[in-house]
Amino acid sequence: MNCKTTNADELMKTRDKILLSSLELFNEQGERNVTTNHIAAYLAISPGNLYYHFRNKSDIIYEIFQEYEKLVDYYLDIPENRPLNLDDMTFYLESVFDGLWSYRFLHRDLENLLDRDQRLRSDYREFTDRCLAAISKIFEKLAEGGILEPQPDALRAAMSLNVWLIVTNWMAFLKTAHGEKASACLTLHELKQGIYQVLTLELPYVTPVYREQVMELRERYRPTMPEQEDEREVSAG
Amino acid sequence: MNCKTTNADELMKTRDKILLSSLELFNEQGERNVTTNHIAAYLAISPGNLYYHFRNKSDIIYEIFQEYEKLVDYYLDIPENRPLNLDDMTFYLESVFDGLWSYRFLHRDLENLLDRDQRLRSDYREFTDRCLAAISKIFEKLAEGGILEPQPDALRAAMSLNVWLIVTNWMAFLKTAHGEKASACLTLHELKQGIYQVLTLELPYVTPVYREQVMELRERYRPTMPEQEDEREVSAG
DNA sequence: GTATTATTAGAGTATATACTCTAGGTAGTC
DNA sequence: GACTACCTAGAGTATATACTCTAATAATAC
Repeated sequence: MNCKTTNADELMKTRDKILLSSLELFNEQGERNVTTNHIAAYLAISPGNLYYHFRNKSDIIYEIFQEYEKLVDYYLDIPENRPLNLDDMTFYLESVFDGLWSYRFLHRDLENLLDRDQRLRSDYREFTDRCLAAISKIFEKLAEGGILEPQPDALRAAMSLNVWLIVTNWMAFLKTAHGEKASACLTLHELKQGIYQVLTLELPYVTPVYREQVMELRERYRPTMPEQEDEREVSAG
Repeated sequence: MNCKTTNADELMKTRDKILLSSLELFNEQGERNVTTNHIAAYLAISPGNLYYHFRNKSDIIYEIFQEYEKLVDYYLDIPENRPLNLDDMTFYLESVFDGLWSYRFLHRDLENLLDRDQRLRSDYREFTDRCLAAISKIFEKLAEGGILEPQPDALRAAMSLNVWLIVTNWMAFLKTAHGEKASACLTLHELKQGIYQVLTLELPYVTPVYREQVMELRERYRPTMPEQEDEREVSAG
């Protein structure tokens, strides 16, 4: 019930249904484990039908990636004319993790996706650059807002990269840290504990004035370790 | 010349040759792209021969993982009876990234590996726990040595997790950030720039006495952005 | 030397996967 | 009611992949 949503509305065009179902299946089972035949079967259409709408599997993935790109670019459009406050920061963090969740298959086995599709590789590269620039700008504008201590450019760049690494790989970590069972089921709530990790990173740079507030915000995302799974043997203290 | 080593010594037992060549091929091409037939062909032995020595591909991977585990456990054996100094820290960082390099295929598409092999999943989980504990202990002992400010347990745990995320995913980032070409060729030198990122993370916690030295150490690993590839169009600034 | 065990070759197989091809249906237009 | 553009079905294919089976060869023990 947790890991399933309904879609494939009767009113939707086949092409859109393919995109939507592909995303859903990719997210749940991993791109590697979802074949074009699976997608067709899931939609109860023929493989030929699927290939009428898309030249190949890569094209489906590429189109989904472009949606993702658009979404994140939209979220990370930083206002130029004013400093940022804590609400802004919360919004950025929440939005980014929401996007990550909706398109989570992309960050699983990304390397193989990029190896198979050069368009995707160069697009993703530029996407990364844009995101890093956005993160850096957020830091800058948070400093303007008196929330973070101002930092030299080089340090800010390195910090932004660390944030990027944590954000994009938190999901993968959760999957590997997850119990003995299949890694299919994971909740958005768990994913957002990544925000705790990002705020941990920022903590030393928060100005004394805002320390309390940021600590409180961070606390809201603290991982709740005990009994979040129904049945789990205690394996490590 | 950079991405190739010779092995498959004539004196070596077939079983060991299989392990060694598998590791080499996995590292260079990714586990997904290397079949048991490839491994056999590479060694100029028959598939039957390979399957005489290993029940299946998973067993090969599992055994390689156990080597990796042993190596890292050996590196991360923290002395109980004394604080740590800067040389210790350098050693740990260098060693961990060396290990990461030698077994780099493991951290590519790890999720799929874990999904396919339950032994690996639970072993890896415990391995992660041990590493996180080791990182935390290193921080503790660096504080004892007066290099880092002492920190409350909870913060140290979160910081350790951030270090783990950066260390284990730095390679993947480099691969995705790499130019238009195939991601096969990547150097140990580039990988070690991950140390710069880890030290960036620790920087705010370094005591004033050691700040200079740590900054210098960090500088040694600073990424050298311009012209490290033969021909590369300038795409961003 | 012969029996036994360890090792190897190499053809072969079951299954899967991405994708193709032909033929046919539907909807709108004149 | 024929023409056209769009859409769909479904059988089929080339290739790959993990793995098996049988038989032969080398090594070792007695």
